[in-house]
Amino acid sequence: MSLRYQAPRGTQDILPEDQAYWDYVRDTASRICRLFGYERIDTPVFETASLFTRTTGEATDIVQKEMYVFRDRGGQELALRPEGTAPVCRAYLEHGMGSRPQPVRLWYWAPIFRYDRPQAGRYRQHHQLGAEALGDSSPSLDAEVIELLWRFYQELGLSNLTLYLNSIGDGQCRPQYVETLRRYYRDRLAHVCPDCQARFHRSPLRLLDCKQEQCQPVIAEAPSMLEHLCGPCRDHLSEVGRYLEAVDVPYTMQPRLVRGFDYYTRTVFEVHPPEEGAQSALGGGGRYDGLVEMLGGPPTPAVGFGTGVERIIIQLKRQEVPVPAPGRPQVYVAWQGAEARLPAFRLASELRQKGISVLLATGDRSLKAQMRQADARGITYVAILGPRELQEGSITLRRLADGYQETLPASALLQRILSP
RNA sequence: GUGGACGUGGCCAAGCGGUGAAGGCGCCAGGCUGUGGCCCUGGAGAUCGCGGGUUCGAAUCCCGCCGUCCACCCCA
Repeated sequence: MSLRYQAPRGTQDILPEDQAYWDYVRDTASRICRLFGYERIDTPVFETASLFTRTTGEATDIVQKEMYVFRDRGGQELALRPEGTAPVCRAYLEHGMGSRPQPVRLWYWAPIFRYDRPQAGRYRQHHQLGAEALGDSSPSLDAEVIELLWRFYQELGLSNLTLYLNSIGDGQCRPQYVETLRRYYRDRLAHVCPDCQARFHRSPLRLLDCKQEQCQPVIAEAPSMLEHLCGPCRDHLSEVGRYLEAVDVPYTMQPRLVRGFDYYTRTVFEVHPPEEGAQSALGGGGRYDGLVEMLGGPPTPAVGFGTGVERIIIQLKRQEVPVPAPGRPQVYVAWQGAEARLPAFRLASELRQKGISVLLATGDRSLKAQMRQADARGITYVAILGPRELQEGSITLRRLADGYQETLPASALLQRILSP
C-alpha cells in the first residue's frame, strides 16, 4: 500500500504497545517531583518567538537553524517551543510568582520542537520532563535539582549512568576566561578543524567540546575554566559538590562540559548512558541566574534541568527494564443468538458501572471466534450469554487460565468475579 | 547543514533483469450442530516507498524526491 500520508519527518506516533513505557515514565516523574515538593506547570506549545531568541542566544544553533517560527494571522511572530526553561521563566514573571515564597519549584512535561536532522534518539518533536527552581541562589538548590534528576533515573531502574558536572562561571569571571581562551587559540587556529575555527568566533566555550582528532592536543593544553573561576563561583561549585556527596549522588567533574544555551551561569551538568554515541545525553541543565532579568524581571537566580523522554525510553528498552503491564479488560462478554444481543450489551454496561472493565463481542461471530478473541487479549473471564442462559436467567462464567467454568444465576455473577 | 547505508503485504523476510513476487508472525474463517490457548486446512491482504528513465522486458540497472538509520554537527 502506498502511503498517502506519513507523519512529518522526525515525528512519530506513540502506539498503544508503547504506552506502557510512557505511562511508566510519566507516573514516575510525577511521583518524584511531588516527593521533592515541585509543582506542575504547563505552558503553551508556542510562544512569542523573541522569548527564545533573546534568552537562548542569537548565536546558538537552536535559534539559528532549529526553531519552528511562523506568523499567525495577526502577524505575530511565534515559535514552537524549542526548550522548556524560558517559558517557565516567562510564566514566573507574568504571574508574579516572585511574590510567592521563594524558591518557586516547578516541573513540566512538554513536547519540544527542533528542526534537526532526525536520527535515532533525535526527533523534530520530542518530549521533555523538566524541573526549575526559581528565586534562590543557594548551591543546595543546584544539588537538589541534580538529585531530583538522579533519583528519577534511579527510580525508573536505569543503571550505569554518569553525571558530569562543571561550572562555566558567571558575569564576573567568564568574560575574562573567554578572553584567555581566545588568546590561547589565536596562535593555534591553523592546527584546529574548520568547525573550531568557526567556534572561535561564534561560541568559544564550545572549542573545548570538539571531538575531532586534530583538535585534541590543542584542547589538552588549553586553559581550564575551573582554574579561572572567581572566588564566589569556585565556592559555589565546591558547595554543590559537597551536597551531592552528602546524599551519595556520584558525579564526575568534566571541565569541558558546555551547554548549548547562552543563559547558563555557574553550574552545568549532563547525564549520559554507558554507550558511546552522538545523541546520547539523557538530560542536562544548570543554573541560569540572569535569565529572568533578561526577560525584563528583577534579578532572580534559578536552576533547573530538562531530560528527554524518548531517550529515556530507548534506554529503558536497551537495559531491559521491566515496566508495569497495562491493565487489560477483566471480562469478555460473549453471546450467541440474536436474542442475546441486547442482554449482552446491557450486561457489559452493568459490569462497567460496577467498575469492572469489559470487552463486548461485536458482530455475529461464532462462540469459538469469540473465545479466541478473548484469549488473544489476555482476558481473565469470559461471560457467556446464549439461549440457554437467557431462558433460565443465568450466565456462564469461564476462567480462561484453567478453563474452570460454571453457570450461575445472573444475580450472582458480580459476586463471583470479585471473589473468585 | 555535510558525508554514507537502506526502503518488498500490519510486522519480519526470500528474490537481485523474464517468478502466479517465496516463507514466517499477525489477521479472518473452518476442523459437524454452544467454548480459547497446541495442531491441521483455507482465505483476505503488495500499484515491490513515490516519480521519471534505460530495456523487447525491472522489485531487480540509472536519476530525482520522500522516509528511516549511521557518522559529523548539535542536543534531550
